[in-house]
Amino acid sequence: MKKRSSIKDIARDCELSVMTVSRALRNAYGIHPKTREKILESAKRLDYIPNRLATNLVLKKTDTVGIVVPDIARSFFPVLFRGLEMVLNERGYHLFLCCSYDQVQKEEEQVMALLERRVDGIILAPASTSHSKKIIDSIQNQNCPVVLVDRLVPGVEADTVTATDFEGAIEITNHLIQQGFQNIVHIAGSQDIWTASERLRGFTEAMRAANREIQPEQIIPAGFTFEDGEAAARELLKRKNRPDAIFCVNDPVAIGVYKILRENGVVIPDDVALTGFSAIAESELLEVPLTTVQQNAQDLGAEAAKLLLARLDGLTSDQPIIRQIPTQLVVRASTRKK
Amino acid sequence: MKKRSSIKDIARDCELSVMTVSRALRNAYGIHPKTREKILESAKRLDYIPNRLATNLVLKKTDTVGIVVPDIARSFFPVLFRGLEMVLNERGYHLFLCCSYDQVQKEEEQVMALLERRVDGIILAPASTSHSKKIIDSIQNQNCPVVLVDRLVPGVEADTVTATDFEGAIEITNHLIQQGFQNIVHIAGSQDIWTASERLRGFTEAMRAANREIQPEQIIPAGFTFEDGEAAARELLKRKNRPDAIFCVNDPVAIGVYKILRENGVVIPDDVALTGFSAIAESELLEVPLTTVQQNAQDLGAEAAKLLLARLDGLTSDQPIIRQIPTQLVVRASTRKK
DNA sequence: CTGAAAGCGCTAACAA
DNA sequence: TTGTTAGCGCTTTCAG
Repeated sequence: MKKRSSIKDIARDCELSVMTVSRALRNAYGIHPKTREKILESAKRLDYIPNRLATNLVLKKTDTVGIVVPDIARSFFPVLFRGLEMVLNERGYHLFLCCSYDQVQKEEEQVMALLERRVDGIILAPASTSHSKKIIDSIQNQNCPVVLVDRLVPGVEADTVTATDFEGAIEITNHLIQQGFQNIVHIAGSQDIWTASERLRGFTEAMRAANREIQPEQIIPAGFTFEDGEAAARELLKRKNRPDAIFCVNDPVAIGVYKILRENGVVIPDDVALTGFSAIAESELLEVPLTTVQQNAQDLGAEAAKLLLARLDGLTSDQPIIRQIPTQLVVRASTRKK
Repeated sequence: MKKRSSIKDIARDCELSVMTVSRALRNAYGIHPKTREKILESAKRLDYIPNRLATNLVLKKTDTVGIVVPDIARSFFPVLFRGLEMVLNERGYHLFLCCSYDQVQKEEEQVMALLERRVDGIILAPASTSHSKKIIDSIQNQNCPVVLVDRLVPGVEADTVTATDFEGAIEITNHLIQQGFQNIVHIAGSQDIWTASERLRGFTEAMRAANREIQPEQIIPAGFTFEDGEAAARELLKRKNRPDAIFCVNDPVAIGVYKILRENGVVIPDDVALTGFSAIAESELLEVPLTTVQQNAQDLGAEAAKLLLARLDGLTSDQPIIRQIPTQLVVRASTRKK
């Protein structure tokens, strides 16, 4: 089992100093073409691959960025990651991908690991509105640039890219109101997650603006998954006073609701209208395609990456930059009024 | 802008040697409890975060694994990644995620970057059956453990985890034959990708075993995407002699076909039966749910991670280990014979 | 229980 | 154009 060769081995092989080899390999100025050629040949022959750990240690720069998301297997995050990856890789960065699985403690562990590995920057979709601030503070405390994506954390001074969740929720609620639905219910996500609380806020605001009073039972707390949607729908079916429209916090929840309602003979949209939020591919393929709000996950990622690059290049002022990626209402059959 | 503090700063702060601090921080033996306490307090006060670049350089171990997949935003790969992540992170590894976007050259660049960063191992879903061998050779040449996942590369001696694509394709083809379909067509993926060529091989083998001759026009070359499916369906619609069953290389292609056929008034399964392969969530939600072959992407990932861990722990012999994760035929309405 | 010296593989700064 | 010295932040080895 042969050892990996280092710059030193090449130096010995070529009877040159380590420094000359180092320069030649980085093709810096002031190397005789003949010498360079000899060195390159030797490097190839010895299967030399530079050790970036050493370089990074000296240069205090790793060309590495850490990404922390709740769960890469959750719709939306893979596409967001691709947006990040394309922009950052183009500029020579490589990415650590970490998942927090919605746990603040796990999030902190992952961030610590990134900091220990001296990433040049971190892009974070925070696990919690109320508890992630501490973690972000400790990143900034290490002078490590950080940009938040998808979810904002109040009180944190960091570049942030979100979708227009609030406005999107207003728009979709208004759509239901304009369609003439009377008893609109919102199946809400965890209020400790920015996107979910914004969507609820949008719902509330749109209802208020239309002089619709909201009864407590019109807001149903749930989670973000298909299964959460199923559970909420079962709960709804037990009610005597059923809504005529349901606005779900996201598409997976809406699809869970869809499935249970149809299994129980409820006709969409005739008996009840249904919407999701965030336009995953499935929602278009349902027998009754789902009205939803489209967010461009890839743009979100690309924009976050660009903000981070600007920081890394030292182009931006100290002021944090907040960007919003516009959402778009997509009306489909699930909210068609008879 | 304060500098990050190092072990040296703590040593100075505590009036101790660097060595003592290093030991205390790793809570090694032979440190006076009082001393340790003082050091820990100082570390906290100075916001010390160890520099793993330095540690890794000395120890020649980074607790880091590189993952290379064609495209993380492609159905299946996010779940596979989660399988990898859960197993590896549990054991203290952190992951680089790289995408090759099906380009061998890009794949090579990504692998080189991983090697330079001295990852402890690489898990790779190779971009090409014919061209990825060279890259894998260069990984192994650096004594870096590598395990292939999802796609096998003939002639490469490396641990490999795949799904039973060949057997699955036989099974689904047999299902179509048993249902009594006469003119079965296969929409095939790129033959330079292992999974696609295995599925075609399974199709061919099942037909051969049933004494069905295959005409050239029964195999339609295509890609892996929804759009490829749409294009193939348009081509099919032009034919005078239409098939009564279509086996698509994967679910996205099948859904593309589904959409175009329905838009053109073709009834599934009455006019033509349709199958996919690999069971993405959408396929179940279609108005006519899709018959397909289920693969457990998370298991694939977990198994690959375990093989890599075994190598890292030096538990396995030199013999490469090949594992197959069983697939499962899922019969739904899209292949129901009238 | 604590410390000094050497070195991991590389580069910056200065000399020759 | 090339080489020497020093050092990045840590750990191993050997002394005290």
